[in-house]
Amino acid sequence: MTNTPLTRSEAKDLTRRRLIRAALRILDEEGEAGLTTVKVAKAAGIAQSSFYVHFRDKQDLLRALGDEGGERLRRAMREARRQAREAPTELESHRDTFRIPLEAISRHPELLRLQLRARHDPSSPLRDFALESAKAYRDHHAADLAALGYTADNERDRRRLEMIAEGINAATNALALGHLEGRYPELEEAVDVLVALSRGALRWLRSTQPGS
Amino acid sequence: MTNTPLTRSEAKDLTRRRLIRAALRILDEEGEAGLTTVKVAKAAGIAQSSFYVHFRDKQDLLRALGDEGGERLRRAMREARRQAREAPTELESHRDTFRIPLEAISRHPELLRLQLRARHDPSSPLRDFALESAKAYRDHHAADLAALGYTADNERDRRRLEMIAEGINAATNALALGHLEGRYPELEEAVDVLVALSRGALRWLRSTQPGS
DNA sequence: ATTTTCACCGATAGTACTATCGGTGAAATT
DNA sequence: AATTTCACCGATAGTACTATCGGTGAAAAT
Repeated sequence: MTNTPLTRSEAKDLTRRRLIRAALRILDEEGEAGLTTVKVAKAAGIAQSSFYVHFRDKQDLLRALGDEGGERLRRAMREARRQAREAPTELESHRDTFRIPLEAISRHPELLRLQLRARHDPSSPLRDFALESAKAYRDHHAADLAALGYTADNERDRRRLEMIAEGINAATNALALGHLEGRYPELEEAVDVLVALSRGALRWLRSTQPGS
Repeated sequence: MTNTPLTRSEAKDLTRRRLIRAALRILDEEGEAGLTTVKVAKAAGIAQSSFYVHFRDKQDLLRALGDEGGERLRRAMREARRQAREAPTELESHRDTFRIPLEAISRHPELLRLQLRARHDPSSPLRDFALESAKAYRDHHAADLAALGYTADNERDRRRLEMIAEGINAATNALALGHLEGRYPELEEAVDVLVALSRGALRWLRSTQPGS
């Protein structure tokens, strides 16, 4: 086992990370109403007052959580792109495009839940994080669809593509959460559904696009 | 103008409805964190302590809000079905199936926002209402899809239909909210997208179904 | 006309949480 | 070795909210 010859700043950083971890867990398990400095500090093993050594106030903690969430999100998206590019066939690449987000959500659903909750809560300090994340997901899916063979070169088509991306994104989230709730045991079936939905949309896009 | 020759019970009922209205507005504008007996009572024009004449406690108010929301929801769905049945052509009926929910959400988005928020908040007393509503929407969309020419007669197909319904439902919500946020000015374009998505799904269902 | 009911009021006890303060000891610096 | 820094502590002031209580006047019942 590792001993603990930590410098003071290392120890402080560790405590800070413990606080963030604890906050994310409490947020997921009890919601924003349950997130108090008392609980977070206790869960991280320090006194409530010591919370303020690491964060100026509760708002500051939530800001840090937003940063942390955004960071994890960007990492996950980079990784998703990398994997999809490595797929052997085009069909597999297409399926990967949908499977990877589904798996990512299933592995760590707490960030999505946090985002969905904060997004519709006008009082949440995490609202900006939620809106940013939503936009990032939307753009990600739009880029995926574009990679599947459709490029928008005018205002109308760009908006259509964005709408389809937003719809597919929402469907992806819904199916992933349904999977977690046990309603859809097979993730592969969810991939089938998403492929089918997107096929319809892409067909429509091509049919209203003159060339190509 | 109307004078006020109200009996005592009429006056009490009026106050109760004022409280519920005020609570829904505050919930939509400030989220659950902002919903306090002080604000609700003040907005309804009575003293904070008088709140308890109408509700046993705050929980009781939220239960009433859930009931109210469920009631409005059922009314809206009945109305939606009625309208879709009256559509002249099949294509129009198909489009109505998607347009009507979009319009309903656009007119009164607060109930959807309330539902989406509560659904992912484990601490929310409205969680049951949210889960019930979500199921109702899912079933509603599944019935719509079935009406568009597909019937499921085994476990696998039923689950597929439900997954498609859930996906379409999520996409509908996302597009309606995007419309309200000003990103998709034309609701008719959202209808186009939903029709396209559903076409893909229905085509897939038919292709994997032997008969019909 | 008299009595009862009850929707509403102001005051307030109780509870939960936020944020600040001075103190402490061990690590870091000198 | 002496001094400084600082992460952490316990105590507590301040704040916001919930829920209860006894009192009041007008409507309803008698």
